[in-house]
Amino acid sequence: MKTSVKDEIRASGKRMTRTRQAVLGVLESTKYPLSPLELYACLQKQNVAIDPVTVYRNLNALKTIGLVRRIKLHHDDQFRYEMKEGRAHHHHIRCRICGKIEDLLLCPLKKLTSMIERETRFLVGDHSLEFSGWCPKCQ
Amino acid sequence: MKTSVKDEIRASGKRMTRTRQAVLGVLESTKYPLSPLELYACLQKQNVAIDPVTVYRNLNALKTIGLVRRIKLHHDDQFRYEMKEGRAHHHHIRCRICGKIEDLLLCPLKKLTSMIERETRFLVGDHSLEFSGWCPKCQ
DNA sequence: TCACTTATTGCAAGTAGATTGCGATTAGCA
DNA sequence: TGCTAATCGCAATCTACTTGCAATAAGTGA
Ligand SMILES: [Mn+2]
Ligand SMILES: [Mn+2]
Ligand SMILES: [Zn+2]
Ligand SMILES: [Zn+2]
Repeated sequence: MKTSVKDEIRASGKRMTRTRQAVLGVLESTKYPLSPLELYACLQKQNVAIDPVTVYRNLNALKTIGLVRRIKLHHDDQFRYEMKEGRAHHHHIRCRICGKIEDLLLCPLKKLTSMIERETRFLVGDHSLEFSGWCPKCQ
Repeated sequence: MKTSVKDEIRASGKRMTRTRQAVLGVLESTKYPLSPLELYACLQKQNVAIDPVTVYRNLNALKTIGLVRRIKLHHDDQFRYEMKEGRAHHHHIRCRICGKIEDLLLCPLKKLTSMIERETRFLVGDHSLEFSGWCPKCQ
């Protein structure tokens, strides 16, 4: 785990516990957003003794600090979390069959945002964009 | 309620009951996507005797037939339903304070879709795009 | 019009994911 | 090493939604 991450946790008044370290370890080594229970399953495989509730609480804490991002994908009934660290704003595509999720390192919505603000008089905070379909294996 | 709607329901082997008619009535007269329980509240105001479960089941049935569309908005913990009838593919913006939802009658993603298919080798089925921010009243 | 078939309904119970209460544990610091 | 508050595990709770089942009623057609 990167030192900067540990520093940010300490700076926010939170503590670096074994379980929190394990949660961060999994998040950092996974290339797609994980649900709390998927993350819990990973930890069990690594023989990390942890309660599911603790996974939930840690993810919440890390989200509050701003170290992880929580997302909700269409046609997916769980929240998912991914590290913010080093990953720019991006979107996702998810396979309808096997559930595989991949990053889309692009965002076509800068211009559109100001157009929407003009037309709706809303002030836009953020957006979520996500594709679903069939991955190469499942086609 | 439009006759075409009734026809489609009958054509699918389903029946047009009082409750189903009431559910459709609310959906047709509401300009934003409703959650099952919001819809249930509307019906109670109209003194329609109905069980929440029946609202869920009707929305499911109408979705299966293809008369309504089910959507899930970011930062919103319920599904929402809107009539498909006469409404082209579009997206939404939602106020973070009051929850107001408005249609965005645009979609900038046609070109992007083929680009994504080339780059990821996924076959894209659909996408969801949604903005959140602050509505004029809540700014 | 009326009986028959089966879609639909209300009510109760059950799921799944996530949250909360609380007493026990432990990280970080003096 | 001892103190204190953050964190933990466990059980209970919550919310949105689904399912089982017996009662009801929409549509068909004799
Ligand atoms: Mn990602
Ligand atoms: Mn809409
Ligand atoms: Zn797949
Ligand atoms: Zn608002």
